[in-house]
Amino acid sequence: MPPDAGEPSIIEPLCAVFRRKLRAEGLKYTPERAQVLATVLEFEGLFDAEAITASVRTSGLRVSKATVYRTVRLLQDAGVIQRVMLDREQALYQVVYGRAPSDLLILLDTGEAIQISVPELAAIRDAVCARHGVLPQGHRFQVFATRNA
Amino acid sequence: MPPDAGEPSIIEPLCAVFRRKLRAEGLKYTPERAQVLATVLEFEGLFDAEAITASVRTSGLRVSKATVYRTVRLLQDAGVIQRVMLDREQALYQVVYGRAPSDLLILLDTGEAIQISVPELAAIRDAVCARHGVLPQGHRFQVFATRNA
DNA sequence: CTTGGTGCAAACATTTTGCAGCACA
DNA sequence: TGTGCTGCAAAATGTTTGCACCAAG
Repeated sequence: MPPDAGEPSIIEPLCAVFRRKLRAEGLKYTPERAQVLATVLEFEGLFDAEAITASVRTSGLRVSKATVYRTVRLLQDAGVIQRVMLDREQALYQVVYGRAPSDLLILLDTGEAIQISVPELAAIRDAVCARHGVLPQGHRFQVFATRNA
Repeated sequence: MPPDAGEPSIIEPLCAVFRRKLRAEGLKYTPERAQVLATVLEFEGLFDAEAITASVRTSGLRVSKATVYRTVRLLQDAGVIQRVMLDREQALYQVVYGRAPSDLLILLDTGEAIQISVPELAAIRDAVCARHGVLPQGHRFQVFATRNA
C-alpha cells in the first residue's frame, strides 16, 4: 500500500522502472503499455486480465486482450506486478511496488483476498532455505478463512 | 513410491474414508475410482491430472480424462487430496492424508517442489485470523529458491 | 432394476500465437 | 524509416459437460 494520500504519484517511479526495463530490452513504450501500467496501479488488491482490459477500455483507449496479456508479461518481467495463482485456474496479479508483502488472507465464503503483512515469514523462509542449502528468492503465504463457520 | 516398510497400508484407511464419503452422498465406489485413489497415493509430491491418467492406465485399467477429473474432484471433497496452484496454469494436487504439511519449497531452476514442514505457521495463521476476526480454515506457504544464483 | 458412472467428443474458458498493417524511437 | 507493436482471429491448453450405453447397489 502506497504511503500518502496523493495516489497518482506512485505512477511516476514505476513508470520509470518500466520504461528503463523496456529500453534495456530494445522494446517500446507505447500508449497501450502506458495505459495498462496506469490502470494496474489503480487496483488495490488482486486483479485478472479481464479486469485490466475492461478498465483500460473505460479510459477511452481500445486495447485487445492480446496486448493486455503481452503487457502483463512484460510487467511481471520488470518486477512491477506478480502473478498469484489461487484455486481458480484463472491467473490473478498484484502490484508489488517497493517491497509490498505478498501475503494474503483469503475469505473462502466471499472469495475476497486481503493483503496482509507477516514480517516473520522472511526469517522463516531464509531458515528453510539454509536448511536445504538453497538460495531464497521469495515466498508466498496464503491464509484461508471464513467469516461464519 | 512407498517404501515397502509397511507403507502400502495407507491405502486402507483412506479407501475407507473415500468409500464412506461416497456412500454418504449416494455415490458409487467403482473400479475406476478405486484405481485413481490407489494411483494417487503412490505419488510422493505434487502431481497433475495427466500424471494420474497415465499412471492409472499403466495399471491396465483404461480411464478417460473425464473420469480422472471427476474423481479428482471427489477426492478433494473427501479431503483426501488438495489442489495446489503454482505458477503454471495447470492444477497440481497433493495427498493430504492425516495432517501432512502443505508447505512447499519450490526450486525455480528445476521446477522441483519439496514438501516441507513449518509448524510455526499454524500459530502465525491463527494470529492473523484473530486480528481480522475470521476463522482459520487452513494456510499455504510456498518458498521459492534456486540452487545456483 | 434403478440410479449413477463411464468414455467419447464437443464445448468452454483462458492464454498464446501468426499475420498484415500501424506507430514509436 | 525500420523494427517492434497492435488488433484480430485462429490455435493451443486444461478442464467441464452432454449423451448413449454400462454397471454398482
